[in-house]
Amino acid sequence: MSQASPVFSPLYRQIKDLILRELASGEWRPGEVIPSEAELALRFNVSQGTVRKAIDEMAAENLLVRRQGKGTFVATHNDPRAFFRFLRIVPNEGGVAVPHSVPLECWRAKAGQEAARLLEIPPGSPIIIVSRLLEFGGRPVVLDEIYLPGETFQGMTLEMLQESQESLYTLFETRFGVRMIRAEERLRAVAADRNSAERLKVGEGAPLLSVERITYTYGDKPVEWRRGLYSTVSHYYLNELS
Amino acid sequence: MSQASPVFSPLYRQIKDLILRELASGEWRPGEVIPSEAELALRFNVSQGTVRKAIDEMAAENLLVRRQGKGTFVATHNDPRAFFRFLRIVPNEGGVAVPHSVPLECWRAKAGQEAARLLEIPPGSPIIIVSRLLEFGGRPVVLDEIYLPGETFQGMTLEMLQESQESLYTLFETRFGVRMIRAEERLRAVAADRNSAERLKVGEGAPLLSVERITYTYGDKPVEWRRGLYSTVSHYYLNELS
DNA sequence: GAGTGGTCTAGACCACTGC
DNA sequence: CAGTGGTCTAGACCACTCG
Repeated sequence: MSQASPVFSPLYRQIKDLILRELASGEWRPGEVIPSEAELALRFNVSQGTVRKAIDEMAAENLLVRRQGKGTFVATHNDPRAFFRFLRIVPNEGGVAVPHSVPLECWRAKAGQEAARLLEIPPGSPIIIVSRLLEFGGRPVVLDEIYLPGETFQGMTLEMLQESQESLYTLFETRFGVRMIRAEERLRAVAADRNSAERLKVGEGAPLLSVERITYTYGDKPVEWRRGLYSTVSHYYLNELS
Repeated sequence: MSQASPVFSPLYRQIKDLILRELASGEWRPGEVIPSEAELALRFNVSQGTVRKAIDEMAAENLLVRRQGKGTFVATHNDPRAFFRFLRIVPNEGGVAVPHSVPLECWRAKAGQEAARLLEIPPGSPIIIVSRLLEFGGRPVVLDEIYLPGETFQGMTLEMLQESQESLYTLFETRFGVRMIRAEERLRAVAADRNSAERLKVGEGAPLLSVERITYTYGDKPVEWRRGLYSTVSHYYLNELS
């Protein structure tokens, strides 16, 4: 017998996809409540338990946030609890220090081979490059160079970055409607070149932690590529494995 | 009114704790099946749905593994899918290469201040120190120094490590009844000293990725402290953020 | 008190495994 | 075929939030 296609998609996954579509379309925006479980159950014509299971999975993936008595909300980076979700740097001693972002430059360019491949855009498409410093307690710790697809981030300027009091990803959400949901980081140890040594106030050739990050939005679409150089003298990169 | 203690523990969490206790006590061993949901429901005198929710959480925490039609199993490191759960090193190009462990030394010592603090044992207690090299395709990539509480790992020898065909954590499970369930890694960039440069075949002073890991077993008890030096020339450390 | 998510139950049926 | 986990339902009640 010829094999039937083995796709069996449970109801709750189909519901999940429907909710996902609303999120991706921007119909329900970051920080907003989504309809109640009861209403979604009615709308989709399934039981509340099925809606519940769909939302459960999405909450586990940090796409939604449940708050008992209030409702279910679209996750946002503008939430203190979400702030360190993608930033794994921690001071050697002392509690959590809030970093301060210092935008250095913002310019336009055309995507080279590597940027094009990683951002999944045609080579030569417009991109925006941002460099900035992250300081903890006034001391430089991370030097970032950030590559963004020009089409998605049209209108980004250095002034915008400098004036913004929010985190970068919050800015992306509010000004460009782009929500970061997942990232991959590739870590290496490298020697500081002249420029980064100067910026990070370490000796030339000093060992730095190189962190390359590709960040994805809905539908596994890459929308950011960045390379950070971390000075790991008074801070370290913390990773919890489970 | 004086505040009542705000502990409200749902039934399924109490069930979870009961199951956890069985795991911690070694009653149900790694790789074995645990009783079926129906049987547990009977035994604990709750509905199957409640048992199910408890197991759901534990499966999400990699403590249990469900297999439809077969049963629910105690998670083990002796499972190909679990192999890279704690080892985040990946070759720059090419698929997954299986590493080869080369035990170098194994000796006994007394815990110093730092080891005692991290392993939560009294200073001066016996510890075992293992050093070993991890090779990919015959080339050295990781140099590990591993500190173990002597009491838990009594009888560990270099020969045992050399003869073992399994991964270190599999050996810990089968020979010492210790299952690793969670770890914290602290990453820094450092310069290679003479010894590690030689072992890893890089120049003295070359940048290396320093990975300090504390590994915990049931009950958040630390049972391993290790420091790895990673050569990130042809490999990198991959971290997925979500 | 009305509305939200959170827990618990009981039962029906489906998908997968192995004898 | 029996036994396992996986899905779906319907309904009751609890805990939390807010007006």
